[in-house]
Amino acid sequence: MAQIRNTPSKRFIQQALNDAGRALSLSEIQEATSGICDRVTVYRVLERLLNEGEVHRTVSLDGVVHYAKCSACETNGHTHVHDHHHVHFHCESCGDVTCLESVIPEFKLPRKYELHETNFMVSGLCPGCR
Amino acid sequence: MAQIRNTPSKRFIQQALNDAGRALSLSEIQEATSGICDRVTVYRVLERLLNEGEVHRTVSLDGVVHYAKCSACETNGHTHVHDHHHVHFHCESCGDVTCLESVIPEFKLPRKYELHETNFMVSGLCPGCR
DNA sequence: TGCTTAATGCAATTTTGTTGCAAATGTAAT
DNA sequence: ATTACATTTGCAACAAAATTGCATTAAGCA
Repeated sequence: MAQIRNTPSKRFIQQALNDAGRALSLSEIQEATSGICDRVTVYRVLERLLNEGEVHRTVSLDGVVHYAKCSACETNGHTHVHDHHHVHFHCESCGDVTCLESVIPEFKLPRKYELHETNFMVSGLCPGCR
Repeated sequence: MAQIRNTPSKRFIQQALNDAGRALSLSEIQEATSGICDRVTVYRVLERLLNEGEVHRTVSLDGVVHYAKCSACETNGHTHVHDHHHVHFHCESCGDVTCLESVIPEFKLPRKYELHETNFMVSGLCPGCR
């Protein structure tokens, strides 16, 4: 099996996601890493982090992809696998995307649908902007 | 105020969305209209249809944008404005995205968040694929 | 300290989305 | 029907975003 390596680029990006405390858009990450590593590397690191379950991905209605390391991940290391069925909030004013860890929507799929992943994105105005 | 025109490109795209009975990805629409109209026109027609409330847009976790004319729209013409807070299902096997009109998730945003739009996308296996 | 293989950088390419403008065309009024 | 006019379209050019191949670098284990 493939081994997982701890490289500077990876550390840097993970750190950035930690520090942000919110979901970062791909372009924000690109910006943060400019001078640190190549644009292509960012794509590849993020893909790896996804596969390793270190971050999750969410997409806002305008099609912008965001990556986040949720607080739940942070506190719980790696042993406890958990889903990311929580709501993400996209502020139309400041553009920030935040994980609302505690907001888990309830719904019932029709019989015979098998659920794997969810992407719940709601947009509007965040507390700071209204 | 701007008048709304009924052009061949527009009719064709609306028809395609009707016939599909599911959400079509942008590239599917591009493909369907190849030979009919220009790539740029597709972008513009879809934007107009969005503004006119004829279709809605949803984004799957892989970042692919889909457009759909929901059954609710279809039956109810234009008078009844309704939101699209329903769930969309993205099948990981066949790739189809369908509107689950009747599945409206329940959730409560923390106080002070103001909700405008939603994009609820769940992925897994559809009845046909499992 | 080496060895193996994952990870990176760079360049090239592809895909996707946008803009400006002249020509075409839908629609309402005549 | 014909006209008038604003909307819509196509085309070309451009800009932005994502992907791929390959040679080089370096992480981590023995």
